[in-house]
Amino acid sequence: MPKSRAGVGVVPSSYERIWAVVRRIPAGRVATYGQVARNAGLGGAARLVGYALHALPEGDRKVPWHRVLNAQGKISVRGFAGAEQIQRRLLEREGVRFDKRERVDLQRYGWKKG
DNA sequence: GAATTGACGCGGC
DNA sequence: GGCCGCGCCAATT
Repeated sequence: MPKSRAGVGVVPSSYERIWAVVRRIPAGRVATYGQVARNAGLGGAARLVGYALHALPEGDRKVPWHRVLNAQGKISVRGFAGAEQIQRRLLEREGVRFDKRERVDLQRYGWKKG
């Protein structure tokens, strides 16, 4: 099947691929944009991940976007500051702890294949 | 079709 | 440890 992407109605975009990776993130764990980008096969296109997540539908309950942080283990989210609070709360609810600087220990909560 | 932007990452200072 | 510049791919204007 060469370029026969006509299978399912196409591939709307690489977004779904990114979302698929984010969906694989287990609860209580967080992944960085770069990691998601790599797992999605986008290489170092970390920006795409953020762009794709921002394009998520409002009823995205299948995509734990709140488990995606930047390489600094911090919440980025632009546009809606309230999202930071929501994201942090969701993560804390899963057992992820934040330090005073609102940062997560990626070495401990970082998403690992195993 | 070109230029700009966008929830970033990494190396260097 | 923080700030600066360059690079990445895709979507939008």
